Amino acid sequence: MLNGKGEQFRISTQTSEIILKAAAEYNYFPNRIARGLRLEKTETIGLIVPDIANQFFSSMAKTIEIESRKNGYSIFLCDSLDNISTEKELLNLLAARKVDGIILAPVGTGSDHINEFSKNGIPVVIIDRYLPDTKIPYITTDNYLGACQAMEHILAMGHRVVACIQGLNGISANEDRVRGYKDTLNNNSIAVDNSLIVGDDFGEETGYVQAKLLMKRNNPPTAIFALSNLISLGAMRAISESGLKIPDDISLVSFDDQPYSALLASPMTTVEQEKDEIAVRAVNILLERITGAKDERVIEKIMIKPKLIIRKSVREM
Amino acid sequence: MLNGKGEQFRISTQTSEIILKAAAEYNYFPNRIARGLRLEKTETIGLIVPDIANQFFSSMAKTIEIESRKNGYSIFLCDSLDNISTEKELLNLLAARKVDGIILAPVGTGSDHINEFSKNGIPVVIIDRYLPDTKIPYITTDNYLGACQAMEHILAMGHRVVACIQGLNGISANEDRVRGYKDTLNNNSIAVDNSLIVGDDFGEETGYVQAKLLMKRNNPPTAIFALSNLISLGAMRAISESGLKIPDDISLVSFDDQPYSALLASPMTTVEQEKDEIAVRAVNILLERITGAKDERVIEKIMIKPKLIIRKSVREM
DNA sequence: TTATTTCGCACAATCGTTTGTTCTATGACA
DNA sequence: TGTCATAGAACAAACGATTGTGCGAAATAA
Repeated sequence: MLNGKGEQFRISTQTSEIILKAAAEYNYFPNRIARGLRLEKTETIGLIVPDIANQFFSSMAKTIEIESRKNGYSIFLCDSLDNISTEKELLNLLAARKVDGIILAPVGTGSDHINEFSKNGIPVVIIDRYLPDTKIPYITTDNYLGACQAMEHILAMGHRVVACIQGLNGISANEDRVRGYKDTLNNNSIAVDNSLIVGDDFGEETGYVQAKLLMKRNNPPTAIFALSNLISLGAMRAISESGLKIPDDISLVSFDDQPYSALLASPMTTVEQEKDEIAVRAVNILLERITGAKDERVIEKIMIKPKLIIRKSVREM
Repeated sequence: MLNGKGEQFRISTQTSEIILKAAAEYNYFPNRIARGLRLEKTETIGLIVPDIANQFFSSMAKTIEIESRKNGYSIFLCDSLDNISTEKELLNLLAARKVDGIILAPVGTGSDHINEFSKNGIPVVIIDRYLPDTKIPYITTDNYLGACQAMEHILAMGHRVVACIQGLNGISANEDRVRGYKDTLNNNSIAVDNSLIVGDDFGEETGYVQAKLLMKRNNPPTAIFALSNLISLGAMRAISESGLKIPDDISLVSFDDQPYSALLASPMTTVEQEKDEIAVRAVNILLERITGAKDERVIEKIMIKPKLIIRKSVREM
């Protein structure tokens, strides 16, 4: 096998040149599997997202992949299908593959399996959502603030009956947004009507079904606050099917700005999340933990401010 | 290390039970790195796409990941950034990581580096585009047919000056679509005006810039055929900025149906590609090559029929 | 009871790289 | 000229799983 190693730590002036030439000539690349076995590090990061087909996650995946590659790491992509037992399997799979670290957008509300997992020594960084009682660093949008911004706008436009179609109950991103929704109503002296808070996951179907139900109410809301891009997509479909127009008949504000948001039938007012910043910082925090560059007792808990993009999907009452 | 292997080929009735219990108890998972080194297979597939943030590719990535995982394979996700030298690097990286196979949505027009690469024994399957003079299997949409369907519709609606904003020149997907555009014009006795064929990549910016230029022409087109979802997004932005309406002022048809296509200001008529089918079959063809289940002299060259979804973005003239 | 067969386990080699140790040869200094 | 220091190269061990080989014990048959 010759000694293609000489290149690095014992530079023998002549030999190294010969070696380098030969290496180039035969297109030699070190076997990273063997390297991984010997070094007990694979320069590999596992990425688990609930739905890679969702633009929100695929945008972040892109940035994460690029930022990781810059640092010599490759990405194992895993889609948990928004299914908690799949997520558990994937964590074990990634552990068996000896990834150096994991970036996880967790699925469910329970954090036990993640806490348990993080004890095995593989660093984990959580994005998008956070787990309240863990020592796992996270980086998310300040969802509470985002919801407040959106609701302040809706109320400032004169709406008084505002529904909220929420995502998966119990997870931080959802709870913080709902809390922002409620607090803003209260701060504006509007009683919270819990029957106007509907929905139970972030998918398109939830938006569709719940919007239909909302519109059938005796006292339908004049505005809907959709807590994800897919929910608003479903709500738009329902509204469109009912022959109603946004914002003339009903107003809509969505979480997550999208490339097409400005180009919809009614350009959508959205809460934009800093996806790139979340992604880049998640990678960097993880790399710090992997390399041990930072005191691991410091648990980063970062919330990035979102930005309300006001377009034309909210009617002035 | 005990012998956790007994489980498989020499079942010692008592011992195996003990082992299995112990394995479960200590939460033992075989080290896949060591396994990979010994077996010279990693149960790993490399996936290279030009832009994972593009819904078209992220949808396929999702299906590819799920289908691969079903078969015990994990996915190395790589984004080539639509950059050919990045693509070359990624191929070498994946080779060094000893992936068992690669699914590649190639970037450029040249196929030399891919031909060269495929000689090293790692099976490659190409999606979305194909390389004319190679022995590499591919599976794509029948882009020619899709373009013909779209153009037939546009012409049937009475348009006579139809522009085409194309993507990356030279690659099969683009050339086939342009050929469909031209042939359909010819078949309908309309002379092809080459100055109406503009653009040079699949990005949003191309759509924006070229649509602006097209609208400034002395004899502007009454319809635009956009050869990708991003191009149509850019074109919509340009049209919207110009204060024009689709389809009243200008008609637009796009390749690639999107979740939001029906919900746009003007519900978009699109050519829908069977992304899931392409993804599933790509995985299966690759797995057949990896396992040697199929005669490798058979080079699959598969074109999936697209479907024209007629909505309301084309005006009847 | 002895011989033979078979079953099951222990042991060793292997994959390709890294890294620590040993060995040889060269050059310098006394 | 002899000794020592050191550079450079050869060698060996290790990472953890797989897999072939060899050996011991048990079981069956003579």
